[in-house]
Amino acid sequence: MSLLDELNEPQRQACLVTDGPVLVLAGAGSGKTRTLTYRIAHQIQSCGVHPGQILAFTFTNKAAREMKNRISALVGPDSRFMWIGTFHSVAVRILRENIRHLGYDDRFVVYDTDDSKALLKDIVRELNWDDKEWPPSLFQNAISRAKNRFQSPAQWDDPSFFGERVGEVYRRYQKRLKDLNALDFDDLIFQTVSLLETRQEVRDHYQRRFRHVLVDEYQDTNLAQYQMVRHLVGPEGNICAVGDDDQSIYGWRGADMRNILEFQRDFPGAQIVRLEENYRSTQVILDAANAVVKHNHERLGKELWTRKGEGDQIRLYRAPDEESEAWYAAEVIHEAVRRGRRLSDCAILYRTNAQSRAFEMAMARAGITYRLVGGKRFYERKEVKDVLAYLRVVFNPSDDMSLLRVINYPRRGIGDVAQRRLREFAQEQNLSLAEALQQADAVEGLSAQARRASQDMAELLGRFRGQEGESLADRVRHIAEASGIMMQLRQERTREADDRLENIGELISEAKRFEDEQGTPDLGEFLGWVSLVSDWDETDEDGGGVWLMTVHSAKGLEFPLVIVGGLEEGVFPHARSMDEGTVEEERRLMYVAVTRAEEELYLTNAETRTMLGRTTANPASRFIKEIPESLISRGQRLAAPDRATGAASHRVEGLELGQKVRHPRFGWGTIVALRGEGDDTEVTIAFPGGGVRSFLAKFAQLTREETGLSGA
DNA sequence: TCCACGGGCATTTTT
DNA sequence: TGCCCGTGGA
Repeated sequence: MSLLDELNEPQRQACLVTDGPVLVLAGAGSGKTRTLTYRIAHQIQSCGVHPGQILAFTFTNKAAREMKNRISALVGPDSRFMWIGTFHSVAVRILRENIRHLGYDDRFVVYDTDDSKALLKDIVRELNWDDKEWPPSLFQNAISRAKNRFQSPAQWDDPSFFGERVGEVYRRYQKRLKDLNALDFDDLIFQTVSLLETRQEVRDHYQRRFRHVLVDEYQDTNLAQYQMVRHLVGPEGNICAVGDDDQSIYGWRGADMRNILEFQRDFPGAQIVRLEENYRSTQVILDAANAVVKHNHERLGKELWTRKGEGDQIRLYRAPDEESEAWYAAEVIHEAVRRGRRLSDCAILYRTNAQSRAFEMAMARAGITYRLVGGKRFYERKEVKDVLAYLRVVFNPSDDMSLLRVINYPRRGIGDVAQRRLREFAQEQNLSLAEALQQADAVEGLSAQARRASQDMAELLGRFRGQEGESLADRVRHIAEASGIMMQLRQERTREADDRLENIGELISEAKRFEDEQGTPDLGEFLGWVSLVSDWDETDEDGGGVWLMTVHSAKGLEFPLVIVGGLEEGVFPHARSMDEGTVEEERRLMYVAVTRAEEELYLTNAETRTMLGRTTANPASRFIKEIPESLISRGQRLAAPDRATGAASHRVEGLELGQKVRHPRFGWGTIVALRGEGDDTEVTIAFPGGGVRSFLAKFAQLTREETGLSGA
């Protein structure tokens, strides 16, 4: 009858404690999101809480969207009054309304890591330091860490040689950001905290408004985020933090486990609820996970269990080298598919991205489609950033960095010298670069050509600015066209340029989608949204194929069959963690890896592995030894692949270069390379779509053109 | 303005 | 070993 009847006892408990602080320790697969959404729905439906009084933080947009959808399914359209978002998006929202108190203009733009690196580089050059010796990334890390600790340039106090220099750059960097009217990711949190700390009326306003604050993935919060939460939680102390100390794997980027470990101290009277019943995995898998993580000392402690039953033993396979390890994975998947699993049920997880190569090759050879998670993100692609840079300048004329990015892209005759003059002029006159362009006539030392080009550019920007009434998608399209970016790419006539054009098209569609969904053509809102969104959030479930990703990327996901590769000392746990004394975090990572599996778990490693050009022999990972023997069975190489598929070696005969063949999945293509003999023949095929793939011929089930028979 | 070469570097990633 | 970035030459 009641919503809460659908929950188990601890889950219900987590929903019923609605006054005062609660910490929900939600083990992997324990129905965390379900509990959170039901808690909110319950408060709205039965406790007289208005949706507008609810503020919920997540770490990713994906999580925010999911939570929103699930709650709106339970409580209906009123859910739109809730604030559910990432720390960063909530911060942007608060700052847009209040940032003037801090001396910024409310049309600020958000700089991503690349933008901020470019700015730092500019500063290092301005100081005439050698940027080999003083790489921008070094400052970027130091500054980010300072901001995460909530340390301003004024509070920076490190008298060491290195520290002094960081302090110098940090001061200049903040000054420049403010002049540019830009905030970097860390600033979003940092400035929000400053605002809430110094402006009591602002703090009171939000505290009165949000009577109930929820934080998901609490173990991943850093100090600045913790302070942001603290300031937003009102005197009633209605905070519900949900997290799992055993899944804290982002310590290296500032996440501070102390936030979760010391929750009861920070929020006196806090109740702790443990969700230990797991709805995902078999008991064998959970026993392994429990056994591993038990070796950690820094934890609150909990033990997962399930009603699902024992399940199969975990398979362990030690390969001679990483190629055989990958090949074993291909065999496992091949065999699983024969048993009826879909490729998308299977995931291969590894510690470092470098390990993906061997797996990719093996999948390609076995003709298994796969999708690689990670890599360059949509909004970080050059062409997308180029168009966005125009948009940013249009929105925020102070954004010199974005203007510098596009001032000569496409080329329009404002060379190095002219740029330098313009910048000097802007600095002397205390103008933005955009204003300097407009006043090019007054700039000394500009060639007639540069002068004209500058005025043209200023005029172009002015025209872009004058299109406020139009739809967002039209504005984006117009800017991409009129800037000459599209033209430039069209002229290149290469595959790559076509891809880039397509990406710009995608950006335009994205603008349209944004306008439709958000109901506003506001450029600032769009830019704010774009800078806080990654496209991994948008990954659609199309295509199918085995998942290849790092354990970090796999957090929050689940798969019926999981293969964890590279379980060797030095790889997983990573050598670096041993030096730095962070093996406990590696162990939590192992815990995350293991608990991704629903039914089948394979652990693999290699006796020797070639890394960074050196072949090393690594002993098996300590994490394997931490799993009780009784849960493990040694993996065997499965039947030789050719027998498994029934393909006979003579079928490979008759392949030749230039021949047209048909692949069951990729269609017709042309053989462009043949390597090896007999069972080992590897055939490389170019497909008209542009893809070039290699397969082991005996696996590939190729059909020849002339006969149409299953040959090859 | 583009390409080619070489040096340096090499966990994990979201916002 | 492979990739990315920056530089320098044509």
